[in-house]
Amino acid sequence: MSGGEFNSWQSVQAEVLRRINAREWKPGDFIPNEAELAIEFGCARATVNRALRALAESGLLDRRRKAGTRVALNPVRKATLDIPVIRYEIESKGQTYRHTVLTQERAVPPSGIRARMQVEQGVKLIHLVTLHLADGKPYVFGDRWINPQAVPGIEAADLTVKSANEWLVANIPFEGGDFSFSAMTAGKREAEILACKEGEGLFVIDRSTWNKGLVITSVRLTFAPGYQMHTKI
Amino acid sequence: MSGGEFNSWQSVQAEVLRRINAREWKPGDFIPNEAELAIEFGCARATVNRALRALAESGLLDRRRKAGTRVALNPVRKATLDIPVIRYEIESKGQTYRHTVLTQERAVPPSGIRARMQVEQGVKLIHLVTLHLADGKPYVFGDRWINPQAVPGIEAADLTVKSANEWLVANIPFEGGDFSFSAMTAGKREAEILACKEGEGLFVIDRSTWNKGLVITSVRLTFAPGYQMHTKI
DNA sequence: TTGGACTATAAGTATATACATAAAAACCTG
DNA sequence: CAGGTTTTTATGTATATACTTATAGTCCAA
Repeated sequence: MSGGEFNSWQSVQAEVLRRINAREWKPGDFIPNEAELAIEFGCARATVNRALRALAESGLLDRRRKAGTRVALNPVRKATLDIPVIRYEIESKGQTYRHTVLTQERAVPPSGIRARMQVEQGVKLIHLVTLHLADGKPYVFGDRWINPQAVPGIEAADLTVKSANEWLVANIPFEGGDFSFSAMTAGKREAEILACKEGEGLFVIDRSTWNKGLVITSVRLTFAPGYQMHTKI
Repeated sequence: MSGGEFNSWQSVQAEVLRRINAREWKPGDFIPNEAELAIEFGCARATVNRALRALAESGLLDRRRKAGTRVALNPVRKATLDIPVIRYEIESKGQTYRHTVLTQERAVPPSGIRARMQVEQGVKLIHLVTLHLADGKPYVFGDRWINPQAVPGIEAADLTVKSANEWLVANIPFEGGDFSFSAMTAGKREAEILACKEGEGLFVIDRSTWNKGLVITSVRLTFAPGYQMHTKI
């Protein structure tokens, strides 16, 4: 009965993975419970738990109390991607980073931004358009709205020295964020700012960040042609 | 010294998060070691370990043996995103899903694909162009190369019934994948297939999947205009 | 001053035990 | 038999203890 020596949670995990891949345990199948596996593997139940929990977190197993553990039916695998800080991203490629503030103003936001940031009608926000350059060439530009009520001290900060993003991550804690990734077609404005042709496809990230129920900032990053975002499973 | 009662790893995690957000522990700071925190929180070291490990996995803490635990300097937060199975994605929006195979052939891949899939020069792969439709309208098209050596049984499968992606996830286990996200400009071919205008910006996902060192498949998904991919932290 | 050997330390892990909790399954009861 | 209650059970978690491992720091010698 004893299937060998499994004395680390990684080895247990590897064996479970092997059985899933070898289709000994097929998608949808219930697998033996923790206690049984612990006996079979000759280790403590906590060790099995650690291995199975990790696999469940990565989406490969479904676990429910009392019901048991089954191999996930639709292997919706999860990829983790690092949210880039633009300066690091550029500098890690060995390029020099520079950024310029194109415009800075207090203004009433358009309704789309207002809805996303959950502010009252007529409230003025800080509106900031910045361009980030790699080796002097346009890399990405950011169209950002900041809620000054959620960000004490922003009025006094000089955002031409440190970019708004860096100032915010360094000074304002946040709980979470929404991201969306999409593509757009370069119009006249984008073509001018990014020094590309009108009509080119551009990669776009929209991000909102919040803390304590207040939306701190909402930004649209429009990247110059050729940008790629990578990740692995 | 005892800071209160923390008798679950979640409560410990919440307290640590609070201190980070309140800047009691600033980015770059070392925090007390597990043993000290366990005493302060009045719980076992394993409980502190569980809480800190989870925070480290989400990128908020940096931990190294012997060195200790510090608040991450650049809060490169990690977002997890679900890799969509197109049919589910479409059906979960209440739309009807359909897909058609535009072309299917055995062919020698172009050098870019050959390099990415690590196959010898001159080897023929399966090349498959498919269109996925939501409510009858073009949603995304896939230009896919499959290495038949890595996929026993693919020759016999009828990929017009089940899409290649679904056939693969159902039949071939995989260890990992590379993803990249980018934007492109619709050319004549894309405009025709996706029924959009030439020159529109399109969202693109390139994905390779491998198992046991063999690249199974490499696919480029080109989405119709308007597609967005969402995620949260 | 450098470079290798040693040591101390903090995280990492394994284990037995105990109890908590969610929820499926069995058991009522009208 | 429907609907609610109890029991059972698999996962989830906490804890004390012990040992492992990576590595920052220290020490020492060439």
